[in-house]
Amino acid sequence: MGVKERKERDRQEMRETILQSAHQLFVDKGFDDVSIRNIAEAIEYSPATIYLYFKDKNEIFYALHGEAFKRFNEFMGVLATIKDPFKRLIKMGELYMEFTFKFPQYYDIMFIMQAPMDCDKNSEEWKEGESAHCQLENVVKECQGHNYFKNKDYKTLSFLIWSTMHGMCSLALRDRLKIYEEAERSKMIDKSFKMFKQILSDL
Amino acid sequence: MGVKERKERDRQEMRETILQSAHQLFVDKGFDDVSIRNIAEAIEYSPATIYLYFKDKNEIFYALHGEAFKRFNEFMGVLATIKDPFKRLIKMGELYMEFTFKFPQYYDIMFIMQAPMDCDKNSEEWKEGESAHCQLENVVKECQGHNYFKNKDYKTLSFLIWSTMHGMCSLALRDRLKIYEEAERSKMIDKSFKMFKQILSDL
DNA sequence: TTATTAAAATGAACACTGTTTAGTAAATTT
DNA sequence: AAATTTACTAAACAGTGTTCATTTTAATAA
Repeated sequence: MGVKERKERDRQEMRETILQSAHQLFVDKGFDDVSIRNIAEAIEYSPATIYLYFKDKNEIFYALHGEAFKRFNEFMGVLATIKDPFKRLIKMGELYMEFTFKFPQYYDIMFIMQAPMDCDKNSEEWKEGESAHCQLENVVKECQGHNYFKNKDYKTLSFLIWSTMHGMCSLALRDRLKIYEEAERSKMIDKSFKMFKQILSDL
Repeated sequence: MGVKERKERDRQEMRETILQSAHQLFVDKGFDDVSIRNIAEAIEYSPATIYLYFKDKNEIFYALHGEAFKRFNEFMGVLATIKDPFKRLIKMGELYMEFTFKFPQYYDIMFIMQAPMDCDKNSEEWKEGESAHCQLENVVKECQGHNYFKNKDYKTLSFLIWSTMHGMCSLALRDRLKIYEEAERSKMIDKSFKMFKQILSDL
């Protein structure tokens, strides 16, 4: 009588297969440049089949959104080894940048792309995103226990830090640094991050 | 014998007509949600006609990109009345935010949208963009004459300031503040901008 | 004024897109 | 073996950016 169970497993397996193919394609080409037909071709099913497992392209977006955050959190795993909270915060910024330029398509889906962000706050995907943000707030709060960021609201400061990092990364990713000469352009991010570190340490 | 001249004028006029219709549509619906056919319908010409005046949709993007920066610079016009450079810098930030949320489609095209940014650096459009950035660097430099930002490279700091503003604005615009409760969400931008002002003044 | 030439505008098509639906084939239950 | 449920797909719909052969319009020459 395990038929229903097996069917359910098959269903999840199919969902996984679709997601894996979609994932690979998206990482290679970006969300907008991958069509349902592309995914269908990759898994050797008809396009209509995709719609038996996902409501629409946006639902695939959500799934990959969660996947991206999962990888992001894994990427941040190294932080656990750093005791000093301020050093950990700085390393966090460095990893943030590294992740951005290593996996631009992830970053895009996580923070830049327009998409109906009205997704379920109890979903697995959402929790991965929340966890990432929580880690930032926690490390900032922890810094305050080490005499950093005196008289600053940790939530507000966390958002400000995130904004700064996101600002630098997204401007670079979206090619808005062409106002700078080729030579200084490549150093701009490094220099401003260095200055940012300085500012934070003096805060 | 002014036939050629008139024809050239007609040509420019038609370009303007197309651009004006495109502009209105883009402001209302955003770049991606406006099709060549929409524009064609608005000006009561066939879609193919658009292509006699613009190479492709991207060329229209460039034109609007320039237009957006022009309006941005106009919007920043008030700054001229502010003598104190630091106050001017702060006002600049306030106006930046106001512009962002008043004209989200402009902001999108200026700083967020993916597009081949390999446009002509001598074009009118580009100069408008450069002028905006130049104004920021100038005001930061001027601040240094008033004992602000000691021992800081003004170019790097300018980029850092821009990044912070862009980070806050673009995260808000792209609905990435849903991690915060409804109540605090609306205040988040204000609070973090306030903190940012504080940090800058202590720099 | 008419015929010729040049310019401007377009209808129709191409190759795509996301998505829906009606109908087929296969697996499961009766 | 027949009936029913499930899984899948071909074909279509309405849209996209873009191109091109053809027609309409305007300017020039006879």
